[in-house]
Amino acid sequence: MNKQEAITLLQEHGHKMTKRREDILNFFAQEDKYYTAKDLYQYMESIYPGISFDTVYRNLHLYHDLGILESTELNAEKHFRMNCGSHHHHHFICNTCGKTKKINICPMDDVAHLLSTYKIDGHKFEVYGFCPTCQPA
Amino acid sequence: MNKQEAITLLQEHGHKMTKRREDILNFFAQEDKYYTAKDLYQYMESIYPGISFDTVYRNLHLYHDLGILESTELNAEKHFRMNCGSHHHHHFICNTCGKTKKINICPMDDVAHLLSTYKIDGHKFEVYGFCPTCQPA
DNA sequence: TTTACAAATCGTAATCATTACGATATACTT
DNA sequence: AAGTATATCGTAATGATTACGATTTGTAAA
Repeated sequence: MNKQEAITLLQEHGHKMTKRREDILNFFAQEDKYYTAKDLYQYMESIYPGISFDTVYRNLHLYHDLGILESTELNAEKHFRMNCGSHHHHHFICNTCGKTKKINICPMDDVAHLLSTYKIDGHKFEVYGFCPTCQPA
Repeated sequence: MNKQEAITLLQEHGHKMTKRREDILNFFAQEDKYYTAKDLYQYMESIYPGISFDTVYRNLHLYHDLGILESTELNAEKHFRMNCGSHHHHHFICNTCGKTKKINICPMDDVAHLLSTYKIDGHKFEVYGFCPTCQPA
């Protein structure tokens, strides 16, 4: 998902395009990583002093509902990143810099048959550690 | 992990055995499922009216640190269950009743080679859905 | 079994992320 | 340019979790 696709998607769903919404997209377009609501809030605060929490959280939810952002829960805090692709995938997440690497293997392929009497509804698979540039000493 | 093993473990680490600590073990021994701190608090409150949050959370952390409990984060809330085995495993978790089923396959076996230049530190794999007795209509 | 003291608990306040909402401002249609 | 639904502001509320001084209690030693 890039900025232009996101703007189109917003407008197709009848949402207004505001300067704040555009800057939120700019924020997430920066890097391939998960950010917290606080990260975004601080960025937005630097551009729009006194911006409301409501604006930040409302738009995070909106973007997530539209599939512009994907989210995960990490250390008791929701994290968001630009949605990176149409087909199903998972992520490695660096403990230090937070950058991610896509993993194109899905464990459900091997696991589904173990749960044949269960109705499967969702799953979560994430790998944590240190990326090549953040190797610990 | 059963109640007696947990008590032994506590004492080996120089912790005191209290009535509250024993009842926390009774609580988790009930079922193979994840409970919230609130679930435990309500149970304890029924036995010890006015029990402190501190007692509940302090002991949850202690039990987790000792490996008596395992934990996961679900819907922005930490959940705890009795540790169910010495060897590495994952869980299916029922959306309705919360009961779990152990999954003895670990995706890291297939994924590690994709991340050879990364230092892997941890991972999370969980499957969600409905168990045989909680099938939706 | 009494004593002594470290550990556990209580009572309550603080913190942190997130949600809620009435009042006001703004993007977009006509 | 005006009208209206939507977006934002300002601020308070909520819910989970943590913090901490005062008090109580389990346990080891006398």
